[in-house]
Amino acid sequence: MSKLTIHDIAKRAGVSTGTVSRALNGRFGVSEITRERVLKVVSDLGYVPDPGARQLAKGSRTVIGITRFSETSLRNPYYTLLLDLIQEALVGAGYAVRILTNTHDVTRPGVAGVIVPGVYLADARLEELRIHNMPFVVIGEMPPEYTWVEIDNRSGMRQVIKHLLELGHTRIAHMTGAPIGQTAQLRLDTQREVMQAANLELPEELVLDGQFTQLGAYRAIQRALHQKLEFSAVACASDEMALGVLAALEDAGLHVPNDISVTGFDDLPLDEDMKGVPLTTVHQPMRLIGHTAAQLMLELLEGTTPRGVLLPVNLVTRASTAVLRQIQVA
Amino acid sequence: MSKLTIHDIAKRAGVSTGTVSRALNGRFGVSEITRERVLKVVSDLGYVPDPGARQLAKGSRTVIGITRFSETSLRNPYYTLLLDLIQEALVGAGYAVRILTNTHDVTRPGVAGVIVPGVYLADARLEELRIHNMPFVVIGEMPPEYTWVEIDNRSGMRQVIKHLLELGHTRIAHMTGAPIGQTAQLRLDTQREVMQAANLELPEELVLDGQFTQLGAYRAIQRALHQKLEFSAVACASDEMALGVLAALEDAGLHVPNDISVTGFDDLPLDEDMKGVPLTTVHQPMRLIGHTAAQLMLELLEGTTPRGVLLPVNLVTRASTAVLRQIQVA
DNA sequence: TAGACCAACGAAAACGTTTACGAAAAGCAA
DNA sequence: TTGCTTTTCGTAAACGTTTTCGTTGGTCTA
Repeated sequence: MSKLTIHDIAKRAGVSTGTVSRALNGRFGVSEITRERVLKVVSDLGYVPDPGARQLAKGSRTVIGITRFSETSLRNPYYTLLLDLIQEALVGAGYAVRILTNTHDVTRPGVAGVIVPGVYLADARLEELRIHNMPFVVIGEMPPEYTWVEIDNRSGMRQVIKHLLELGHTRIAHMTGAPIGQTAQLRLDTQREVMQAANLELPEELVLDGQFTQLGAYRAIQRALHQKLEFSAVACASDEMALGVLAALEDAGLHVPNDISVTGFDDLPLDEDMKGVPLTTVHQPMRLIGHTAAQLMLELLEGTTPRGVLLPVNLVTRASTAVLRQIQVA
Repeated sequence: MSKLTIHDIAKRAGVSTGTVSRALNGRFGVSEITRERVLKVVSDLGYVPDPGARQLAKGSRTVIGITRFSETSLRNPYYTLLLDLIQEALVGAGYAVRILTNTHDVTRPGVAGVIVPGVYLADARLEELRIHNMPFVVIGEMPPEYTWVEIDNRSGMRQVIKHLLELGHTRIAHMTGAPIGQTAQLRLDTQREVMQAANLELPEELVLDGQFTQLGAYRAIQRALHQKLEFSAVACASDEMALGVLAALEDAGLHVPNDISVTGFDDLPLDEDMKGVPLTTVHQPMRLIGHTAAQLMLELLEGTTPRGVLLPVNLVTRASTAVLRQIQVA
């Protein structure tokens, strides 16, 4: 069995290769009925177009950049996982991918578009991309007038806090990082709002700076315990920080969830041997985020108008949260 | 100026396109003299072959996998940076790259070879690759009979310890991670050897387990200080752990390098705003490592016999190490 | 010196798509 | 029906390499 080509599909579907190509790429000039017939054959035979040939025929090959401008991004597993997944989607669609490590890279020959995980996104970067007239899609921020994909932070954090409130917690610390970005701000604000709606408040001293790292969160908890702050739960703006919190509480002789409940955000994968207390957290559809970003990039290259996509998110309840005990230890 | 093609080179060099191709790919059938002439023209004009066309002409496209089997690898900046660089080299050479996230992935159609950063490499993985008869190159381990690239760990650590000895330090802690791999073991052993050669010893309690993470190292130092262990310097087996050490010492009110000297290993890039005390560390030629791995992979695909490459490494002296003060604080 | 061999090179046919271009078919107004 | 526009589709020419297959000219052997 030699390689399946577009000619095989064409013959089998009783059309020409041109038509198959148009059907596959969603181009105009093919009736809905034949398009479906062609796609049926394609999926039946499991045909997948050859990326090399595609690139070649498309003329100057389109390489899509993914940014890793910040060195800090090397240390952020969320960011790294996302990059891997975006790449998976892009390569699967027959595009070449290049990881951009400085702003200057965007002007490299062949780079047709850039995907920017917005985690460390300064506005200046966007501006630079704009003046280079380079199409880009942002992940994790929602810059108006541009193309972006983001998860529903409000919904996610709302589910977390409601869950903790239902368990009886009233003093809930919030672990975040400074300088606080749009995403982190949303998560913090949402906690405030939900608590206020329940006639509770989030005292300023319970907003902790964990720098979005395990170590940062660990130190923040140590400081908080040292200051004898009172809280029975910690809502973290990322899983990484939650891991740091878990470690700090363990070192302080506190039991999770009996003494203190902890929640994460992201639901990142962990190796078996790294798992301590299973984390109650907000599950992000990482693969979907990556693929959506890739999809939006392709749309943008087609010349469609920019749009934003908000993805849903859901709470996963595990063993790190429990009903508030009346006798408080912290 | 339209795109520079192989035809332009051929015309300019007064040969045929076939000859140019042969010259570029190191194939037989072209004399040394014309090869050089062609390559001269190539570099003069700055010609770079089109990856798409290359893939297409080569027939079934070859995709090379890079493993990220371990979730922990998402959290290791050394590993992540390496992946980016290998990719850079591979894509530049016209190969498609796919990130493999589980062992099963190696059997995916199209995967012609696998590059395995050995950081978390269990022997079982290698065995699996071997039985699949899949060519692979390992980075950071030196499995005999296979193809690998590794840096000279002995030389690196020797330079570190000699530097610390010259500064007058005699009680030098070693920060490593458990379970200890080949690379980490080499670094630890070398410290022992160099110290023994100077009639000093490395007490067992000064071998600290920092799990190769910032947080792990931070906790290890806290424990060590709590146990009132005496040491005037800490030699870390990675920059990440050195960062954790720096943080822990700072939190304990100790000054680096006045009170305690700290060294790293890797020389990873840091964002400006993350920089605390500039780290004395062993510089690894990351880009060279990545490119060498890619090169070895290509050789392997050509069918040459496996070989290992050991890359040199050098100490970079910065502000985190200083002469031992007579009045010891720790 | 003839014959055989071999190295060096050129010509041209792939490789699997996309896309201009044009032809046919279909829709529509009169 | 006729003529015109629009949609749908087939044909074939790119895209930039690699590689097979000849041809040429030189070197070696006898």
